[in-house]
Amino acid sequence: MFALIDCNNFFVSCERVFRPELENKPVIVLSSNDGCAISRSNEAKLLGIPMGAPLFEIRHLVKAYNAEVLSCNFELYGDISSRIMSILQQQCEKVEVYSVDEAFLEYDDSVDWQTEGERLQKHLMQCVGIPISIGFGVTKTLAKLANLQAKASGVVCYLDASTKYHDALKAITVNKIWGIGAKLSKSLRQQAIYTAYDLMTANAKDIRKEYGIIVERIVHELNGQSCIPLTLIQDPKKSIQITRSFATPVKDMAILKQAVARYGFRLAYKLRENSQKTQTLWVYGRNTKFESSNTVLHQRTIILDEPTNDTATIIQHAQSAVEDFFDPKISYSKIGIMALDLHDATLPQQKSIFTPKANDKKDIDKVMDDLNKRFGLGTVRPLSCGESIDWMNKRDHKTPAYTTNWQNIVQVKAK
DNA sequence: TCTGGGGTCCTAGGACCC
DNA sequence: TCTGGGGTCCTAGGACCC
Repeated sequence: MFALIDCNNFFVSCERVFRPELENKPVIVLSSNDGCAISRSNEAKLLGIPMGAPLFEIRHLVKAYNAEVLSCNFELYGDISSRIMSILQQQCEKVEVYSVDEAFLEYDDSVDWQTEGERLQKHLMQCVGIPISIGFGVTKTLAKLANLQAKASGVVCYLDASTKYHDALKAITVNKIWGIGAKLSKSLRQQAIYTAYDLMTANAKDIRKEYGIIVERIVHELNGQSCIPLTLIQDPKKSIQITRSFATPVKDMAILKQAVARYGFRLAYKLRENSQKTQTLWVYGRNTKFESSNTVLHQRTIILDEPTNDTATIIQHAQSAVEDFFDPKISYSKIGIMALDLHDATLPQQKSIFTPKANDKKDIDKVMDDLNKRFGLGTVRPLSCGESIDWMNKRDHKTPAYTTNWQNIVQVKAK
């Protein structure tokens, strides 16, 4: 038996932990650059603010109902998330961290799901103050659907393929199923498959022929036959990217180079964090995708002689890629850098015979990482990253990093 | 005026091998 | 008119997830 734990309105709930006065108020958290609503309190959902709505389209609602608008604070959400996951790992032997706000747990069939679910809800609320929904099911896919019901009803739910639950499955539209997105649900509807029950009772072989192995697996999962096991050990990442939109489009190469240096700096740090090195860099810049005519994507792929996670090397390659593709006629609204072809940095590495002997500066990154871990990322950084960050992101409503920065720590006064 | 960021997996087709 | 059989690896693109 699987359980899916999902934090309710996660980013908003994180903010509410430190701002209890936001309870019962409409609250939204915005994406980077204060662009779109990416987390909404129940009150905000009731106002009709859709997921991903651009702020400028919902301003009238925000104003009319005095909704609280917050910039995203991933430092905070990441920290709360890791607290939640480690608490879950104390409570259950088999935990798969599925996303920042979701985890799958695996249980013995003998466990009383209702008691266990309520216990976990209470425990997490007490430890971190985050409300969660829990769905149990005999497969991951069913646990996901049970979670959907749990969120709607406010109680812990359970699903399996027995007739007892057929009515519940008939009430779930096919697009709500984990792995069935917009395209597939449209296509399935054309085949008269409208609900989870319809897909469950469809012929798996025909589905395989028409839609491939992913949808076939979903059919089996809906029938209670587990095809997607719990992954206890996360595979190493296959790609890492850092990409941002600009607050206002950029036509200045110097600024683009500074931006890509920052992203390269963060990228190299992430690689070292994961004990990985990259041998292929992909650097791109593009104009806005909202002017349908003339969308431009400039890109360069750089294959390195040998894998690296060296900050200076990555920044140099990223900047020369930008110099190379830069076109002064283009207003760049977004640039990014991606590391592909990742290698395990702890393994011995084949050196290239064409690369000159590496100069002995490997300690610089280590010293920089140590300082940045202690005092915050960016405390020590390459000069190419620049000093001012004014031009980069709009974050007009940012909340403090309550749990990860000593300057922002919450003070409690006892009378 | 303004529209997020970071990932994964599968498939088809091409190029190549013996 | 007809042109083998069995593989691997790589890439681009599509679809999905949070």
